[in-house]
Amino acid sequence: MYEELDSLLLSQLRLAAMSYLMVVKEADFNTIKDQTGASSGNLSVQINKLQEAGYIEVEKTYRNNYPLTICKITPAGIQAFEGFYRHLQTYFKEKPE
Amino acid sequence: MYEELDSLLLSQLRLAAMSYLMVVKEADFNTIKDQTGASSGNLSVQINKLQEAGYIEVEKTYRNNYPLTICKITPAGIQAFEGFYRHLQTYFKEKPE
DNA sequence: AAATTTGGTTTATAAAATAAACTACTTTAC
DNA sequence: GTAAAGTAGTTTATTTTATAAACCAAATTT
Repeated sequence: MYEELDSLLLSQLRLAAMSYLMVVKEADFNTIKDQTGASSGNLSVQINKLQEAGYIEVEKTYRNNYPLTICKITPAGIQAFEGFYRHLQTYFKEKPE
Repeated sequence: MYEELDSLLLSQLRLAAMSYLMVVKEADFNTIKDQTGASSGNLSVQINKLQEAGYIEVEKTYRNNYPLTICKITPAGIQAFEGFYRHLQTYFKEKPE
């Protein structure tokens, strides 16, 4: 059977953001924006969803007088991402059932 | 960079249906329904979308006096599914750019 | 001091997923 | 033979999302 896919990660932008954070562990808003090619508005919304789900931790500070939003992946986020990958495998292995 | 994902396949039910058809090549409505665990209504809608996209071919016939809807994956569907898989890899290889 | 840039957030709109209701026909039970 | 239940779906309605557009606050540049 096909394993259920975490709908929070079944979204191009959220998946890309999480994929990037899986590697770098933490990054600021605009770096994630550049890496994913997202618009600010879209990224802002999706980051909030990932935070609400506990997949990332968001810290708002300042750097050179400008606001700086730092996102860190959490253990729950890592687990969710890895689970998503595992579940995805069930859709791509040949031979049904 | 993260490759763009075909939004038609970024859907649990459509991906599961396509994944199943990738293996069996063709199947009737209720077999796909059973294999994916979908509701009839949802599957009906999603099958129409896959057909409109040219990813599957739908043939409506009868078997034992009952309507029978047969879905076959098309070359375009196979290509889309394989492309989706390739693009997905870019989200799961370690090391960002 | 007006215009522009930075770093975002909020609101509005369009598209999608899903559930619920419905259609059409067949079979079974009375 | 007709009422009830089952098969095989489709259509419509509702909720949820994704995305774009508009906005905000402060800092910088001209």
